[in-house]
Amino acid sequence: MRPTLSDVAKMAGVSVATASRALSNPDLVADSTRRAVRDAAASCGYKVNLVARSLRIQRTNTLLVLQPCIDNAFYPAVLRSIEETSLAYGYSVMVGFTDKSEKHREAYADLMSNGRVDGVIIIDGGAGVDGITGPKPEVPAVQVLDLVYGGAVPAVRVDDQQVADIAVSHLASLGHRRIAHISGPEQSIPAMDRKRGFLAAMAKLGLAVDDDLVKPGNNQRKGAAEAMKHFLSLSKPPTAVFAASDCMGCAAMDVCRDRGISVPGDISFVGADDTAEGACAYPALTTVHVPRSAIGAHAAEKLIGIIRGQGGVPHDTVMPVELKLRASHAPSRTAVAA
Amino acid sequence: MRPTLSDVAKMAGVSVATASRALSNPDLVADSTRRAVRDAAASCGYKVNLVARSLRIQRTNTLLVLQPCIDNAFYPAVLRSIEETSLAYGYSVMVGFTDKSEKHREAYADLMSNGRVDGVIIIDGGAGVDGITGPKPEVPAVQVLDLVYGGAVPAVRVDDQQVADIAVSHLASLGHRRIAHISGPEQSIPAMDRKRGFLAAMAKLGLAVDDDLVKPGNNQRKGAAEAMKHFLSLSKPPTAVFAASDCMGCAAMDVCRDRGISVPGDISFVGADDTAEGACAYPALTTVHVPRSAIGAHAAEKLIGIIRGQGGVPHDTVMPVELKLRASHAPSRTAVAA
DNA sequence: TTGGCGATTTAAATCGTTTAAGTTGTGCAT
DNA sequence: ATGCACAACTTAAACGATTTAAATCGCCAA
Repeated sequence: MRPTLSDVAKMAGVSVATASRALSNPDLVADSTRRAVRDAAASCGYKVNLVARSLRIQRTNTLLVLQPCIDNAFYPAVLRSIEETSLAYGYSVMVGFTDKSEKHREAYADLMSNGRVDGVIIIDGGAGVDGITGPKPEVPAVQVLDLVYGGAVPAVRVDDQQVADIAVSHLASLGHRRIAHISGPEQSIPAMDRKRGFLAAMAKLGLAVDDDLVKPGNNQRKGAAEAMKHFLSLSKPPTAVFAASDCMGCAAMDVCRDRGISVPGDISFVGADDTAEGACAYPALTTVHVPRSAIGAHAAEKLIGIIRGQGGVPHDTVMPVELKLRASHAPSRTAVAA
Repeated sequence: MRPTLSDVAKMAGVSVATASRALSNPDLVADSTRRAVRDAAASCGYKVNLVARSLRIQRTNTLLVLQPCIDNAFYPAVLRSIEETSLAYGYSVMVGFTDKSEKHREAYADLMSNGRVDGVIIIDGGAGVDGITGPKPEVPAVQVLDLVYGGAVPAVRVDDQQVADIAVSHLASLGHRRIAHISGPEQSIPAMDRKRGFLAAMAKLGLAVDDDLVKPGNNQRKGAAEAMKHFLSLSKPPTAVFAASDCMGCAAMDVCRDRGISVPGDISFVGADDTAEGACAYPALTTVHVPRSAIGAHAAEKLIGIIRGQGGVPHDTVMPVELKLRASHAPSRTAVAA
């Protein structure tokens, strides 16, 4: 059997209370005692039992991260930085992927409400997290990017309308007037914000948007390819496309390549999110960078701040996004001609 | 305060022991009692405290997954299927990324040895996991793919020499005789096995391999690009390349594209792992598929089997790999000429 | 000598479960 | 009647830590 605190205490000839203090609150015991206890602990290889400690102090120092999946290129960087930040603050992280089944969600609901985690970070793509937390979560929570709870739960996010605005403005500044949009899933709040932002930006710039220029790609290569094919079948195809994600942007560019349409010679592309595939694509996809690492770090810090009851934690954190220029955009030919 | 079992017991007019049984061991109590307890629990919103339970039963139903990172396209699918399988067996999963710092490793060593997790799955790219577990881990462990402990710890893996053999044999069957290899990191056991496998396969087929045809790419785009440039600078460049990972294969193909060299017209490529980028690349990269999901699932099942002390858990599980034909290979021109 | 103060240490309660062992009550065979 | 088996429940002891409140000790002043 692994040694317990009481074993250590016995070895050191003190009470468990003193042993406990010697190890975790050293200033409260005399020098000689502290040394004796530490020696005893070391010599028998004592390790504190974290479960017992958690039960007593009513904290687990564990966070739960709920996200739809990890396969999507967007999530890994967020998770990574959550993990890194959490660890720096002394928290470990559990992960739950929620897109698979109702059963998954219930299981994680249990973890949350049954005291196994101190807080939860919800990056859940709207996949019915209500079942998990209810609008008023039972543990401290922070929602990230996909604000399924509106303003009810503290959030870390970006301004998705701004994402679209940046993309459209950039294309417009290159002279493009006929700009299409491949949008994300209907249920996704960010996707719909980007769509709204696209429409607003176009309107602001006085550019026409007919229905044929906005097609859903559902955040998947296939959907995006179909949308792109639709655009290319138009009598007056767009000269530029804003895709709501890099994944869709790449798939759309591939359609052009297959048809011998030059990017950016014949048509320009701007994606969003700035995931790896865009950087490796040919041509490299110009995109609107979403700071995934910083978002993860902020989310973790915010959650921990809330757990620790620190004041001054902002309720809503909006992270900056920025245009990342690469090779998939060029001035509009019609603009050059004009 | 959240209600405890003792509250429920009081409400139902029974002892805590009976309340406990009514909820988690229903056959041991009378129908009427069971109903009373359940009603009481429901009416006050009782949720079992998992930490207390864990302390008592000396199990946490939590697994720890240690992997270098999550950014690398290889890992997400493995983690995902570990999570899915674990959940199906009633376990939740904690993740630890170990490539960042010594501090991370120590923190996870604590989790393991301090009773917070029941077992650990080590997918750690050789990044000095010894510090974490020691050759004899303190908790049940399974190592995956990167067998840092040799045969000392149960493993789920693929035959990496076979991976290389499949790739080389395929290229050779297309008539290629001058085949180059872009290898992974020196410290990576799978990478070195693939390199060994490459050399063995070439030897077996009676094909010459001079030093100029094996260059390290370090599993990164940049390194692979450099290796490829080296190959192309040779007086007699290879007609085919086996890259130890899809990532490197794609980067190498990109070098060819930049130089106007046709793939697979002028040169064929085979990658390994079968990650998303290879499928999206142009041309789509032929590769040796490594069943990441199945590996994750097996690893989780094996670990859980060990934890539960089930007999008949195989010590070493070798998962099958297979060639995935796509568009980056073609018959060798010299072969066609011959 | 007595009292009091500070610095250490200890005993015991607590966290919320599970479970081994013991109690009670009922029916049935003897 | 007595004893036994069995079901249903209760009591009480874990699990392994932290922490409150009380005890001890040494030391010094009055």
